[in-house]
Amino acid sequence: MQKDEELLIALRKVIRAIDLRSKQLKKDFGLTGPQLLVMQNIVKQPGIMVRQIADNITLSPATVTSILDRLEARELATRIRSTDDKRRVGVFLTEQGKVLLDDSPLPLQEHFTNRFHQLKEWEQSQMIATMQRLASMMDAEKIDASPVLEVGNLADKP
Amino acid sequence: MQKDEELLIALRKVIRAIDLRSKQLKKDFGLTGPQLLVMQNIVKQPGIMVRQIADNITLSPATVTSILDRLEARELATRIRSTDDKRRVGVFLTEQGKVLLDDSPLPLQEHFTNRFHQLKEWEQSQMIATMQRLASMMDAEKIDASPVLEVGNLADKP
DNA sequence: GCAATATGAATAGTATACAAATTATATAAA
DNA sequence: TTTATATAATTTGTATACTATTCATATTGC
Repeated sequence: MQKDEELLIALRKVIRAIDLRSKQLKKDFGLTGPQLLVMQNIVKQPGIMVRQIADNITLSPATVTSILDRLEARELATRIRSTDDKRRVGVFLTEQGKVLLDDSPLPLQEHFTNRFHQLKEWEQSQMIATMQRLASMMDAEKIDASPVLEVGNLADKP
Repeated sequence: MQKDEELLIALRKVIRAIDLRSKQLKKDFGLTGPQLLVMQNIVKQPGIMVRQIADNITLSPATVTSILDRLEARELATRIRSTDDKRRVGVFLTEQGKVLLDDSPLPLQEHFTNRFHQLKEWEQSQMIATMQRLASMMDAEKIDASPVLEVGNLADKP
């Protein structure tokens, strides 16, 4: 098997594990992983804007909007439009939301975090560094948005 | 910031990059990443069963079913129920499907694969090993399904 | 042989997640 | 001032992705 295929498979497993964890959270506790992340962001900075949340957890604003819809429907969060600049929407937790968040588990499986913390300091750092490197390698396409010559381009020139 | 938080954020970036790549694939080429993976699996083993595809790419059979629905609707793949055991469904590519797959790009951004291949051999291996380790650390919950004593348990004993 | 169980795939229902388009508002430019 | 552009959030439409359930078919036990 090719190396990049191996990498892709390992990545898919990790993604799946995170997703399964999210489903389990929902079952045991009533909030999915992304919902939990959003709420944690709100509590850290009450009145935070939608865009800011999206940036913080690497999601699009559209996705955050739909997550907030659900949180608001369950009265765990509220949206208050700014009177100063009416485009802006500040997000807050309700009392209920704060209570629920108080005994919230970790977004990642506790087993995992335990294991992770059992690793030696340098191993943890190295794991993070590898992930960050991977992320930046994958992200790079957006920065150097392929100013690559197509095969035909040269021939087209006079 | 805590280390596991850092890790989670890096992970989310990678997940997002993969998802964005999938969307771009769809736009440029007409197939999403998962659809491409499914088709690659079919061409490698014509008549493959749904379950097998799901296992190969780490998805649930339900998800593969819905991907196949789309591929079949576009006449890129066909399902043929086995006459021997009528529960089984074999999956094949149509001629159209084969043609399309022939000039299919890589599931991961070519930029990324180029960069990846530019890494030294040991760096590639090390990156894969780290991902696999992460995957197994996350997956572990399923195996050793928390036979952990709760705080209360000991006190409960006579 | 026939009931109980197991297996393979499909269906129903929910939640992410995105791009593209839309709405509303604010700021800059003419 | 009015037009153009930019920004913030939402809406629309599509595609994953899961669990739980259901349907059809096989296999096993009695």
